[in-house]
Amino acid sequence: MNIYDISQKAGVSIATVSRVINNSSNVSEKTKQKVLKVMNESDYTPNVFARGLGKKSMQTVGILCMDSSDIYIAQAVYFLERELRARGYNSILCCTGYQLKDKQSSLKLLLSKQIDAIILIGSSYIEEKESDVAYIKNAAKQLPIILLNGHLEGENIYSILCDDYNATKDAVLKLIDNHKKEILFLYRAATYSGKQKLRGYKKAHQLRNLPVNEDLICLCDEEALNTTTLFDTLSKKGIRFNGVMAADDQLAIKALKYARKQSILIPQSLEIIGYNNSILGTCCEPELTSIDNKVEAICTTATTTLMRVFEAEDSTSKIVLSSTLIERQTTRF
Amino acid sequence: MNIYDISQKAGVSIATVSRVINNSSNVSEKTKQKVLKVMNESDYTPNVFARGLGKKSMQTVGILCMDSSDIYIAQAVYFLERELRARGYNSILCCTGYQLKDKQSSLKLLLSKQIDAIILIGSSYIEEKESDVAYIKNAAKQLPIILLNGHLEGENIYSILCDDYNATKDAVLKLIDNHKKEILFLYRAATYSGKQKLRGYKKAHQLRNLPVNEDLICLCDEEALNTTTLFDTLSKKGIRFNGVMAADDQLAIKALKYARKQSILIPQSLEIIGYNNSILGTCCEPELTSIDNKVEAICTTATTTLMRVFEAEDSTSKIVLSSTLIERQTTRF
DNA sequence: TTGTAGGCGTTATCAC
DNA sequence: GTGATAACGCCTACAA
Repeated sequence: MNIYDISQKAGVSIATVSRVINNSSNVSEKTKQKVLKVMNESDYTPNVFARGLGKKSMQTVGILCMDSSDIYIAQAVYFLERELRARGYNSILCCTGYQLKDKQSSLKLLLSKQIDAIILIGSSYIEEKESDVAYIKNAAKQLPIILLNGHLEGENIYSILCDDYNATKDAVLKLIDNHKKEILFLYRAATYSGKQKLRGYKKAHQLRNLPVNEDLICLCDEEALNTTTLFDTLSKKGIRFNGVMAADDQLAIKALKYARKQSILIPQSLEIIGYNNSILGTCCEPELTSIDNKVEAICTTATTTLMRVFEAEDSTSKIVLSSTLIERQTTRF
Repeated sequence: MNIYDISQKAGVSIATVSRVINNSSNVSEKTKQKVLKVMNESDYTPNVFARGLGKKSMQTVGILCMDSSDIYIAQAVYFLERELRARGYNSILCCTGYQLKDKQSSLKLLLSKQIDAIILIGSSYIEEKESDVAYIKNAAKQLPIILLNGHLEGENIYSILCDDYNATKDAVLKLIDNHKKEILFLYRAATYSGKQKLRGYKKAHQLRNLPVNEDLICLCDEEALNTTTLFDTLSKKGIRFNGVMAADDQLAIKALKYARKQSILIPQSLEIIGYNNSILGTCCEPELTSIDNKVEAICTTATTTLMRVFEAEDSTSKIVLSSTLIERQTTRF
């Protein structure tokens, strides 16, 4: 069933059918209805390939992420797909893993698929070294790149992110002002957002004229998470803390579990703040206070931005949303 | 940069270049190398559209699910995408929501994209009424359909699932034999797997000559989950239980939280078993005993099955994997 | 308003 | 082993 079949059945030329398909203006209402009728009856759908060949677009955007099973990323993927599909775009998902090489090759693969844009989820795509993000800037020469939770300057690159710096700063200030001055900062990687959060953490200390104790800043790798090594080490070193600011809820819960095991009272003797406001925070006990970084809003903003880019309208290259602190039971402000 | 450019640079015809691209046999090693060299130097990638037009395949499979942000589904999506990509296939994600109408239209949309197969995640696609699954059977006329965690008889339909019936039966037997004879069964919807689990629950009772108390079988809608209504109602009715078998971890955690609030000792006075062995189970306290239904194994099996179907090899139309009980702190067997 | 014809970049079928 | 050339199904000037 192709455009020729339809044109024959409807007694018009393929050009007219094509015009109806793309609801081009220059078709008389009568012919249009006639063609539409035949199309519906024949259960016809245009062939995407042929379409793409001519238009050089397949109405598809690529979604790149490290690991779509990560709770936060899974949500982002969900919202993005929903928004994109609502606008007639398909989503090709591609998980790259955490290795730079794999990220690069995945991106290259996607580029060859003639998709219309690429959305990168997660600030981990923004590497330290300028040369390590070159592949992203290069890709931007071919199609628009949308960055979620990360920022990169460049032509045809658009960043949508949450104000992690201020959110963390404000949260830590709250802890400090609540007489919790030894605050453990837990984060997983020195990603763009990880660094923003750390900056916020430090800024809060500075604002209150408190020194930053580097021992309290912990970069947690997978190993540290699976065992309780991290906290044991701290404890052995004699490092005490009465507050925890974690870069994600999972880290916060590790701290919480450790504290419970040590019979430390929460929130009286220890206050904990997580990040992402994920479902995990409502599973633990006491339930976790967490910073909500607005995944859904980020995703809808990203999509509208992208549509604007497609329509060649002016678009801000960096949009920053602000987060909210969701207070539950691990803090008492 | 297209096949003509390459053929010119290499001094051969486009047919030869095409043969090299698809590494067809009838090309001399010398010419092959020559062409490959030019291809690499020119950073050329074949146009997928043109390719699809000819081959009628775009090396892409559609992944349909209700909600990719659901923890379990998110994992499945992740594993599927990984396996498919490893075999050179792209994944188009499409979340359908829970309405039958939306499922149908999403499927139809996907069908029109000339993809090579469709994978349906979640047994909720298997509706009660025969007429409500007709759209799936119809789709199977066009391309192979893989069902994850659900089963449907039909030409060109392949089901990969876990043995929820036996897993639940065995788990409930353990509870019963552990002197927990009033077992609450919590489930979310009468999906295929939901019903299997319920069957297992009942069978266990039958095996131990225990009556099934229908009051203890609770279908939990969203509302019941958000409030504590469910448990309060039970309590008001004077319905007691000392065991909980939940169809997913989230439900189990609801029960757990309720019990904790009531100061019911776990696992002494109440034993709880969840389902899916999700990360949630390790966030709560005490940590949740849960049935691991092998998402990863299901996904890899699904992918290998699909590849076999593509190669027109014989393939089992129903593969059942067995699950494992992961014992943590909400039970003491 | 409608139709004709050429082009998009491949693959596949012939010849040679 | 290699090279023309006709599909593939659609879009879009250009012509009528």
